[in-house]
Amino acid sequence: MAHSKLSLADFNLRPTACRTEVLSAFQAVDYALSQYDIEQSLSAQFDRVTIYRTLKSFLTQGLIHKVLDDHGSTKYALCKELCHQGEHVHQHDHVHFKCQSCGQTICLETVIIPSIPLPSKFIKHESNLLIQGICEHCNSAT
Amino acid sequence: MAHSKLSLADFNLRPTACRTEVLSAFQAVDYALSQYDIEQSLSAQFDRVTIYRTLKSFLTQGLIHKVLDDHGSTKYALCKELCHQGEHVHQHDHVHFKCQSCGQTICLETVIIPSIPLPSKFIKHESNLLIQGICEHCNSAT
DNA sequence: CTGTGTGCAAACACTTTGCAGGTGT
DNA sequence: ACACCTGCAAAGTGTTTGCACACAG
Repeated sequence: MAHSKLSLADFNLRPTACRTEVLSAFQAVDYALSQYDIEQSLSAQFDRVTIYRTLKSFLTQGLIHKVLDDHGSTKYALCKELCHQGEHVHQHDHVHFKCQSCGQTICLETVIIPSIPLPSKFIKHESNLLIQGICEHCNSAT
Repeated sequence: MAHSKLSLADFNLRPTACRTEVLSAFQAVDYALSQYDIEQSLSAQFDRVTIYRTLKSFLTQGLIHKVLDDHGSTKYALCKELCHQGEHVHQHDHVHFKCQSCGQTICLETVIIPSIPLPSKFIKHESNLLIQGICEHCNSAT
């Protein structure tokens, strides 16, 4: 699930060493990463704080989005092309699947959350569906 | 949305002052409460730690469940009768609605999460749908 | 050169743990 | 009487802030 030519410049982010590496880390995998995951996966050693700030600026610029995780640490994933279209249209109404075996959380881009009939007077802005279970890898492995 | 005659004894919990008050706090409202919410709503002053432990024992005994919230503090809500049926059947596949105006998170018991077709080899154990928007109160108020 | 990014130290918020004393059964 | 609850203090964990220096444009 490679992400094509995302460049920091396109998001008004100066291409520093840390940012480049963090972006690569996201592009290297197809699941959501926590601050800790990133800290581990970088070749160079960056300060914890710097990674936090990097994530924050990525968030602000719409390069990544927060992934709703099962009360664990906060995770982040790259936004897809869809998200960057339009002005303030930054939708993430897709499904996140957390594997209870390997702990990875992936975005199921292809699965769309069906429209749920809400009681009257409720207005929906955003919805997040977190499904927990066993992912395809772990299901095959065992 | 009153909760009928739930008693601590039924859940193998000694009826202490703190536990009684915390249970009442849950029964008094129809939305999910955080540790902080509870700390504020109690008439008597209990130690923060005691409330944490109270929540933990309530969780263990299946009196309450964690509510998936939008990356804020952890919230809890009373389990309904459904949850207590059966041996280890403790399902919470319902919808949580978080109001972005008042911040309250409520359980929409009546709304059922439709079955989502997952890619093959994925096994679903549990699902949580968090919908964010404006609740009926805030929608009426403004 | 100017503004932004980085590292370090410290502050912060939230939650858990250890221990002595108090309470329910 | 005994086990379990509670309060206080302290330790843990994850995240943010302040400040001086370093780097990109």
